[in-house]
Amino acid sequence: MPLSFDPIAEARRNWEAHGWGAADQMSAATSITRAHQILLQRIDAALEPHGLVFSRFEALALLSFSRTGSLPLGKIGDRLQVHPTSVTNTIDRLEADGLVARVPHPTDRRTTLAQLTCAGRAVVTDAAATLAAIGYGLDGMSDLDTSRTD
Amino acid sequence: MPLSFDPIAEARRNWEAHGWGAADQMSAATSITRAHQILLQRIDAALEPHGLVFSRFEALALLSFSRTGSLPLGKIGDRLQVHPTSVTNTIDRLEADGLVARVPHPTDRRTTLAQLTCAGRAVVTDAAATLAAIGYGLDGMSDLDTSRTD
DNA sequence: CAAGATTACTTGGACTTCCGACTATTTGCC
DNA sequence: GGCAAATAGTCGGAAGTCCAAGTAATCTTG
Repeated sequence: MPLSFDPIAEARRNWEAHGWGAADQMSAATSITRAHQILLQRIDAALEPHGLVFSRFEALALLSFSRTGSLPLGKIGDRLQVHPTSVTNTIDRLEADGLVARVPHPTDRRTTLAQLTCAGRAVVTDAAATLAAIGYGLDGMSDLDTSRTD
Repeated sequence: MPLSFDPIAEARRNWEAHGWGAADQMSAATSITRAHQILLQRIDAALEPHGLVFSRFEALALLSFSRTGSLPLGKIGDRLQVHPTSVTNTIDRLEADGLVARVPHPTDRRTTLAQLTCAGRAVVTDAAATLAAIGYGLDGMSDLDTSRTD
C-alpha cells in the first residue's frame, strides 16, 4: 500500500518549520538514502533466483573482469570500499556455494587469492544479464515518487 | 589512502568491454550505492558523540515533529520505510537510553506509542544542529571523487 | 641480519536489518 | 453476538556490516 504523501517533502517542511537549517542538504541526503533502499531491494530481488545478493554479485563481477579471474581479497575490499572483514565473509559465502575458490598467492604467502570457478563465471554472467534486463533497478526511477515501496 | 583511480569508471569500462549492457544504469546505481555509503559514514560519525546512529536520529526527529511528541510504532515504520521489527529494535535502544518511553495508546490497546522524553528532545535538537553544521554529510560532495573514503 | 613496523587476512563480538511465526486486539460481516 | 480477517507489536533466527584484536608473513632500517 503506497503512502498517500511524500515522506521526504513532509520531513523538509517540518525541518524548516523547526528552524533546523540545512533543509536542502537534509532533503538531498534523505533522498539518496531512500533511493539506495529501493534500488537495493530491487537488485537483491532480481539476484535472489541466482542465489546472490548485491555484495556477492559485485565481488564476482570484479573477479570476472580480471585477466586471471582471481584477485587478492584485500584488493577486492579496496575496489568495493568495504571492510576486510566483509570481504572475508563475502568470499566465505561464495566459496561455500562453489563460485570461487581460495588459492594461495604464488609469491606472497600472506595473501589469499579468490579464484572464480567455472560455476562462478556462469552464475555471474547470467546474473549480469538479469540485472541489465531490469535496468539495474532504475527502470521507472525518473517518475518514482518516494512513497513507492515496490 | 585514497585510490589512484575511480572504481566506478573502471567498472563501467569493464562492463562495456564484456558486453554486459545497461552500463549507464549500472554506473548510476553503483554511484548511488557509494554516495549512500559515504554519506552514512559521515552522518554516523557526526552523530556518534550524541550516542546516536542515523536510524535512531530519524526516529527521534519524527517524534519531535509530531504535535504530542509521540507516535505509534507502526506509523514510524511507515514514514521511515523500515520493517516493523527494525522499529521495535530502534525504540528498544532509544528507550534504554532514556530518550523515548513506550506508553500505551489511549483507545487502541494493540498499539504502543513512542513518547519523546525531555532528554530525547534535548539530544535530537543538539544532533540536528550538528548535522546542519556538517551540511548533512554533503559538504564537498560536488567535487567528491569516488575514491574518497573520509 | 635482526628487531620493529607494516601488511594480509581471520576470528569473535556488537549492532542493525530483515523474514517468519506468534500473541493480542480490533474490525467486519453474516 | 460471534467468528474470520486484518492490524499492531514482539520474539527468534539468519544475514550482513563494522571494530578490535590476533596470527602470520614481509618489509625496513639501523
